[in-house]
Formats: sequence, C-alpha cells, structure tokens
Amino acid sequence: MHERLLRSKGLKLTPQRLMALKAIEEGGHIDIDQLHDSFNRLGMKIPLATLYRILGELSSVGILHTVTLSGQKTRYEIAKGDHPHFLCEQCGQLEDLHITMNKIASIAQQACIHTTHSVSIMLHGICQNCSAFPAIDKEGS
Amino acid sequence: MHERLLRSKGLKLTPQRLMALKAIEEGGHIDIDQLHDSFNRLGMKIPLATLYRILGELSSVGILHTVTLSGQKTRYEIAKGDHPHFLCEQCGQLEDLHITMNKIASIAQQACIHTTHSVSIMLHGICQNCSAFPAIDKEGS
DNA sequence: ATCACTGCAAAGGGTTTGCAAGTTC
DNA sequence: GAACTTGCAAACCCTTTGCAGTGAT
Repeated sequence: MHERLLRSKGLKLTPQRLMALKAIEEGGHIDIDQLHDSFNRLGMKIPLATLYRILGELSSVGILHTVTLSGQKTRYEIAKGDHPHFLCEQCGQLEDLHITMNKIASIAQQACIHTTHSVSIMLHGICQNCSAFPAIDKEGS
Repeated sequence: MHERLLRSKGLKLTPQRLMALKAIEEGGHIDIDQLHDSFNRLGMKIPLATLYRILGELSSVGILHTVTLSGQKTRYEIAKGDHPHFLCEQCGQLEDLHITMNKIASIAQQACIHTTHSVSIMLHGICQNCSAFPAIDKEGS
C-alpha cells in the first residue's frame, strides 16, 4: 500500500521509507523527533539527517504534508487533501477537522482577488482532554 | 502614536523600537532581513540580535503579530486582530484579506468540538502582479 | 541614579550537504 | 551493474543568550 505510493513516485522501496510512512500513519501528526523515537523503539537506528532527507523527499513528491507551526517543530502527516487543523495550545496535539475546505475556501475567496491554490487553516485553543485536566503536565516536572 | 503603544506596555521609547514599528507599519508584512535593510537604508546600524530581541518583545506584549510560513522567514505585522492572509507563491508577498474572521471561524468551528481561541488562515496562490508578469524574477538571476 | 535596553560575540538548535559505503531494481 | 539511498560528519543557517556598556525616565 505504501509500496504503491512510493513506486508511483518513482522512489525506491527502502525499510527506512516504509517505516517512516508506517509511523506517520499511526502517529497521526508527528514531528521528526517523535518519528525518530518510533525508529528507536523498534531498535532501528537512523540518523536524523536521513530522516530529514526522507521527510523532505516524501513531502516534495506529495506523499506527505507538512504542518508548520509557530515556535514548534514541523509536523508531518500522510497527505490526504487540504483540511483544517485544531492545535491544542496546552498539550500541543494536532487534530484533523472533518469539514470540507471548500466551504471555508469559498468564503475566504470572496475577500481574495487572486487565484488560490490551497488554503491552510489552523484553529488554536484547548482540547477536550486539557479542558478536563488542566493541571496535568505531560512533560513531567 | 507608536509612543503610546510602547508606553501602554511599559516599554521604554528607544529609537530602535520606534524605527522598527515605523518600518513594519510601512512595509506591511516584512521579515527580519527586510527590517534590517530598512535600518541600513537610513544609515542606522543595528545588529540582528537586537532586532530579534525587539521583535520578540513587541510580539510577546501583543504589539506585533507574527505570521509563520513554511520554509520562509517569519513575517511581522502590527497586530490588528485576526484576519486571513494571502501568500503569493511566486513573489512571496503577503496580503491582508479584508473579511471578518468570524464568518470563517464559525464555519470551521462547526467541525470543532474544542474551545477555539484564535484561527489562522492562509491562502496560497499567485497574486495579480505575478499573474500579469509570470516570467519576471524578482531575485535576479 | 536606577532599571531597562542595546551591541557584541559566542553559543545553541534545527536542518542541510558532501561523500563514501551500502541497497534496490 | 547502474542509479539511488543511507550513514556519518561537518557545515549552515536562523535565533537566542551572557555580559558589559549605553540610554531612558
């Protein structure tokens, strides 16, 4: 399945690439360090430099999509079309919002005289989990 | 005017801060290098480190707003409430879109079960100027 | 005069690159 | 076997920080 993806882009199948795709698929929206940890947990040593290269390639061919966040590490997700995200300001978790971008884009487009190719929308707030347990510090003190 | 802003935040009036605010106000959405150039053009030498510090302070007290872009330098604008932006993929210019965020946010919110504090919306496309002169390369070859 | 701010230089962190060795097809 | 990919180390940003000197109130 990921094999098809890679082949379709003319990329060779390597364990590193397959593992990266698997981890990102399972992890949802993860940054490079979380990805690196996924490798380590399975005993697969991989240099960050290689991960950066893999993530860059997969992004540039459109297999991955990057979410750039102010002051935070870039998150990666399997590309599945534009959609809004919700970022929890407390725990940093990123969630997909299930709404077609068309609605939003069409409204934004009303104010925009240019040709729009894509729209990125990020909501910032506090997620349900953090609302329920506001004092819990994930990072540990 | 900028004097009031700084005073209201308990910040001292310095030529560097006033100049930064003036340049950002005039420049619209500029990055730190463009800001640095503004200083240089007027013969004001200033280290980047100081600019970073000034921009960080003014942002943290809410006088400035930062726009984080994937793969590009952060842009700064005078904070004037949330609003969508349009980023030209060709020339990189950033424009304000004049539409209330409420409309967009309310639609996005329909898909979002969490409390939302802010919304950032970025449209990506080709601006009018670049559509008219697609071959012109601002950077020079 | 005091506290805040700037300038300078050096450190820091994330990301990229060159090249040799190892893999995939 | 040819082309691509990985691993390693070093280089490269951009950004932050420590500290002494300067400036604002």
